[in-house]
Amino acid sequence: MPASSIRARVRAEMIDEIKAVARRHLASDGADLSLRAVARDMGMVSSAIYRYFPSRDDLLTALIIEAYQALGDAVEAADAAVDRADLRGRWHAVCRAARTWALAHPAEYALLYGSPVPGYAAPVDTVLPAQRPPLTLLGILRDGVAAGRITPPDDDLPEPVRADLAEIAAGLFPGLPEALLARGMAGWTQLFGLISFDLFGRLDPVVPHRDAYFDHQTALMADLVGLP
Amino acid sequence: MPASSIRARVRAEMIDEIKAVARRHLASDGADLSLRAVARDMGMVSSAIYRYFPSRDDLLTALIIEAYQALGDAVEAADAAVDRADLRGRWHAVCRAARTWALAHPAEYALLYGSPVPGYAAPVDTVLPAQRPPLTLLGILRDGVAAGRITPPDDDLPEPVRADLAEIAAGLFPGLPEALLARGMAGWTQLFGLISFDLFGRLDPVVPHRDAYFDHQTALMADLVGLP
DNA sequence: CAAAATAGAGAGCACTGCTCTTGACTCCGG
DNA sequence: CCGGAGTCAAGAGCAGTGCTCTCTATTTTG
Repeated sequence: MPASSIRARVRAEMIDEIKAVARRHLASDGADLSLRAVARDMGMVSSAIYRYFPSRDDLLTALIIEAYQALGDAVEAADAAVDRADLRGRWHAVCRAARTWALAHPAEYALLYGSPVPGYAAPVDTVLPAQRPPLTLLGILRDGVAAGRITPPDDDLPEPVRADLAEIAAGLFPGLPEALLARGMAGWTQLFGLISFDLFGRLDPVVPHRDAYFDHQTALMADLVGLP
Repeated sequence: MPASSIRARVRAEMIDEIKAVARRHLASDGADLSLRAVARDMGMVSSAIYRYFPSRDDLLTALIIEAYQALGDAVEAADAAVDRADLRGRWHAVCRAARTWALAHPAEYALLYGSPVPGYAAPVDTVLPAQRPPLTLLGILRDGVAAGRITPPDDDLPEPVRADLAEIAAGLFPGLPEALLARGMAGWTQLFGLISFDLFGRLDPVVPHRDAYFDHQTALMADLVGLP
């Protein structure tokens, strides 16, 4: 077995190195990752890469999953670092962590939340990691309701919307009122609109003080969801 | 002059046809537009295209500008079709028009609001057309304040944010209070987060009733900006 | 009517993802 | 311990890409 596992170990290291090099290329050259360039950087010929990843899309998928995990880690760590009772502080911490990670890894962020690559369909493996960030953000609301520190709004929801949200709540946030979930999703949506606008240069000409603007915008949504 | 203008006319028609074919390719094949494919569809050789567009990026820029104009037209028409005093009706009309246009032209929407193409920087010509949609949406707030039908919130803004917003208001929305502008931009941001999530498949598994969800989400932001 | 400008074709360069074959190396069971 | 099996990297090659350059018609213009 040790003989076999030394091969397996080398192979695993190889895969890790390919991913690392690919991530570096992603960061410097943008989203159009070139397999051949990665191979060149590793002193291999391009066809050798196919021993480890059956196609370029599979490499991209691996990078996407790792990026989701990295973002999820960053967001959850930020949340965990704040006193559980300080709901507003947690909200801001999560939002800021997401933006900070995005600014530090723009190409990977674009991979996750930018326009989908034409021929590429995200495989199922990405679904769970993709849920971690919103789970963390909306988990704050769940905690707030459970602690009686958020009074759920009494928005009247159209029946189909209420049903959809009830389904989501049942699966992911048991006990979270539908109307509050709706507001939370508005905050979640606005957060990624904000980050995208920021990252994709849409605020460049008009908003010089990006950090303060971001905080104020997320504070508006914190108000909307009723954080004390 | 007529002799010269017949050539100019043919040339203009040629440019239009190239753009039309390119738009068709964009719609069917996604964002990775191939010059050679466009040339093939027109019965030309690829190098002939370069008589009309100096590079692929210039073709893309032309398409982007036209797309902004089309979105701007759709949004402004939707706004104009509603009674000026019906602020909330106008808000919903504008939001729906933006989403409807995006759903009808997903590839062009991705070109405008998706991740930026790596080597490509949007030229200045795109700035003005790009401003039309947010101008329309936030114009509703300006009208509401002017008519005394919106009472501006008294959020306290950090000084740098207030200054940035004052600058924007001075240039584009004279008389619009900074705090209200901030909330309006939150609505604008959330709108495009919503559309992006919808279009890029992020809501696929969780929200079956997309239309109703969209209306409710934009209604939340209408509340936030204080529409009666 | 000749000169100048323009349109299109064709070849070619450097690049891409991907496949297939070929030769070398490592591992494992008899 | 040694021979078959599995694994790995290399190289050639295919079809595609954006783009440039040259050459030949055609049209416009002085």
